[in-house]
Amino acid sequence: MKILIIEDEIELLDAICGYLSKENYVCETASDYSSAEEKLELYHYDIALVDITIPGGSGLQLIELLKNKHSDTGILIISAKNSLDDKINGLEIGADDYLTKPFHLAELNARIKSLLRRRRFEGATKIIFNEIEINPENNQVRVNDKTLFLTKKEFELINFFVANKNRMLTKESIAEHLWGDDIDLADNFAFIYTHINNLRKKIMKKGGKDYIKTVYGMGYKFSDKL
Amino acid sequence: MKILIIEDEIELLDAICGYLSKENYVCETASDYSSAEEKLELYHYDIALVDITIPGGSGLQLIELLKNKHSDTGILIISAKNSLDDKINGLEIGADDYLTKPFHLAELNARIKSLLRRRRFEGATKIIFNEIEINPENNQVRVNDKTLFLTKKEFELINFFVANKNRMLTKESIAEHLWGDDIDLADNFAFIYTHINNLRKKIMKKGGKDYIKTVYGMGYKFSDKL
DNA sequence: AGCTATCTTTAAATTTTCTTTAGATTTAAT
DNA sequence: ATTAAATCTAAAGAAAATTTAAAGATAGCT
Repeated sequence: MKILIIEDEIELLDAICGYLSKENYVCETASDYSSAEEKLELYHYDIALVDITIPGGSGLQLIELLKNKHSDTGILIISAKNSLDDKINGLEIGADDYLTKPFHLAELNARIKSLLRRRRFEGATKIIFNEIEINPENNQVRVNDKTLFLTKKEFELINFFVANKNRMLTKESIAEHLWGDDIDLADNFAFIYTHINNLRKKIMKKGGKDYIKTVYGMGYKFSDKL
Repeated sequence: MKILIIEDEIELLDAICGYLSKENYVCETASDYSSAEEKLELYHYDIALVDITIPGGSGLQLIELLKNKHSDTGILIISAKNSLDDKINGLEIGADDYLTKPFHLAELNARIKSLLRRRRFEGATKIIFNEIEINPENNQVRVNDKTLFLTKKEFELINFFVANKNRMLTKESIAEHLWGDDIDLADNFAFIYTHINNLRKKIMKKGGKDYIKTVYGMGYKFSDKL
């Protein structure tokens, strides 16, 4: 599950991102209007967390954009203003839910889950990539209908890959996603090699193809092409 | 058993909550329409105690919501009005029972018990999962026809597991179900470990298989597969 | 009050996962 | 073809999560 967090208070942004990453969501962030717009134009997200008041524009415009171009992305508004006007305005414009600051991260999580639950009844519940099937609800991955027993890191890894399929991911971005940005990126890619290796072995053991393509000198790409 | 109490008179709310907590129900409260709606949307309750007259909306709307989204939640109406009209209206809309203020807490308790009893007879009386047989009516669990003497928490645990069989349950959701959402989730999973351990021991002592599968780093799954 | 059940806390043992290490292999550049 | 750097791989060591048993606290009952 990919989530874009649009929020200008960096501390809050980091707190949300950290929490949701631990909950096994793939998070990306934007702290101003133009970078948020850019990301929304370029990529697809399952959920967008939108702070209404961000520098460079209004979150409401971003919601408009989402409604037009990515109607399947769930929208959750975050706002310091809890006036009725804003609430109505936010929901009228097409957001799916509304949360006023300050809030508990656990509540945010509950709302995301509830939103995903609602969405799932409409759309597909599972993420399917050829013979690989990911069920984010119960953290299960199946290959050719055989269950894969993955560790947490392996599960995060395959999620990150599938969420970014056909895109090259640098080792840096993988490391940042799995361990946060406080990790020593110097030359310690050994653990990535190891986890990739283990994941590949587990997938192939169940008869899956090796979709994890190595891009020499750069990173990896999860793809069925080429 | 989780109960949501929807009532705007804070004194009464506290009294009910205190009383029912002592009776070993897990209680949560809401004192206005929107917070009640929010909780009903986000969480699941076994019983909802609904005061018809609450600020911000009508209890009748909440009952409508419950009927649509959580048809298995028992509904008990509380109301100051004891006019025949209200009574008929409340029961017609789908509530299970009706109580007029003022009432004795003991009577409320009796009605809750009676409601739970009735609900159980409507559905399947016994829940059977392989050699495990749960009889919710008298809180009895049998394994291979041998009675298991479970404590309250153990009983709730196995019920929660069987109700969600083959699904992964996070430690967080288990904690929330057994202790309510005000529990300190920080690092106090010790009591879950202990209860799981005790339950496993009791089941296996009677010759039952260990259906409680641990999903390392995430939670548990009650399943006979794999 | 004192007894008994149950629940919670604690701490050590065990298991699983993560990280590190080092040698083998592959790749890209000369 | 040779070389250096990057990646793969397996295995060992370290860290983290879970299990387990037992002691301490709490609540209900007589």
